[in-house]
Amino acid sequence: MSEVDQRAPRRREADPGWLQAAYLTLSEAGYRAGGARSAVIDELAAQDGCVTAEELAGRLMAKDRRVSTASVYRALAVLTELGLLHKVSLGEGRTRFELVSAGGEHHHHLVCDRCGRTVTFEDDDLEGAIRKLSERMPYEIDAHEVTLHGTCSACSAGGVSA
Amino acid sequence: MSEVDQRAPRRREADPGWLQAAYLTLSEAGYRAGGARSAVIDELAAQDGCVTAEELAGRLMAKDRRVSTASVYRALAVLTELGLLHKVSLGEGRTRFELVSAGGEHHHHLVCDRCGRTVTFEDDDLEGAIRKLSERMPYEIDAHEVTLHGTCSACSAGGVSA
DNA sequence: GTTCCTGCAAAGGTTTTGCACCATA
DNA sequence: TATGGTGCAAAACCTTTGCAGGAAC
Repeated sequence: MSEVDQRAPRRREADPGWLQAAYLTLSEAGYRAGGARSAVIDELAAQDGCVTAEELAGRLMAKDRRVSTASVYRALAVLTELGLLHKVSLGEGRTRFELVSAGGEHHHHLVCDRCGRTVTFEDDDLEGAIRKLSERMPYEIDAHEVTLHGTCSACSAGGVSA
Repeated sequence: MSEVDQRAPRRREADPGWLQAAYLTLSEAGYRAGGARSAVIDELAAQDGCVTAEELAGRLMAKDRRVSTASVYRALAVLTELGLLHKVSLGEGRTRFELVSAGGEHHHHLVCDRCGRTVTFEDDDLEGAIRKLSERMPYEIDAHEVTLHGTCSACSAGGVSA
């Protein structure tokens, strides 16, 4: 199909800092860097990180670096547990994973509900509002996620109803 | 298991306005009010609406008002399509549905990543930031979703690691 | 009476798990 | 070499769909 992987234009083509942090954190936690796990880490670092397990496996296969689905999920689970990845739910029925960069900066998502195209954005006012809000909450907040839903310009122009 | 349905204390015990709007909208759109669909609508109106299909079916079964899973999903799909419900993704691997109240006010979610307990909140500054932001976006924004992740006081006190 | 709704069962898609084999440290 | 990682296949989930019978209008 033609609608796979309509990611936004990449803001961060690669994140070598994350890559090194990932390997370091992993070994410090007593994990080994097996072939499948390393392949997943390398591929994640080479992308903006907002991918599904299936996309990741597909990209690796395209590079002749075949990794089983199970290993992709296992690698993603370990990285998430170590705080190197963050799960993102965009309401597509599957989970996306994105890099947690050392700097703490992050982005949010704008999804076209008609075609699924996704764009990322950042906004200081939004972050400020969330920061103030978090202080008043009864939970210790350590992450947040904002998703805007709408219709992209292509779909608006096309006029296809829903 | 004991960890099912740890919803937050309900802010809105019931929403008769939504109930009536639902039946009206449904009939205006040419839908009939069959037994299963009515049961789902009644149950949704009696709750805060932030439920999964499975929870809904379970609550109905507990009331001796058994509705098949397929019918629950079908009812939820129709109501969502008519704008009476809104899908919510809290990263649990399944979809939650919540009422879209006529007044247009809405809330967001605060999830405890350890136990799954969820609290809802509202914040004007947050809404303002999102409104301004939406105007600058390349998509026509018609909905948004904010999820805060953290650790609730019970889990913090318990000290159970992850 | 016609059309739509419902339940059952089967299928579809994503994610997890068991187990034997292989690679890393 | 010992332990942990990997692949395959099967299972577990959530959700959707086909179809025959029943209910609403």
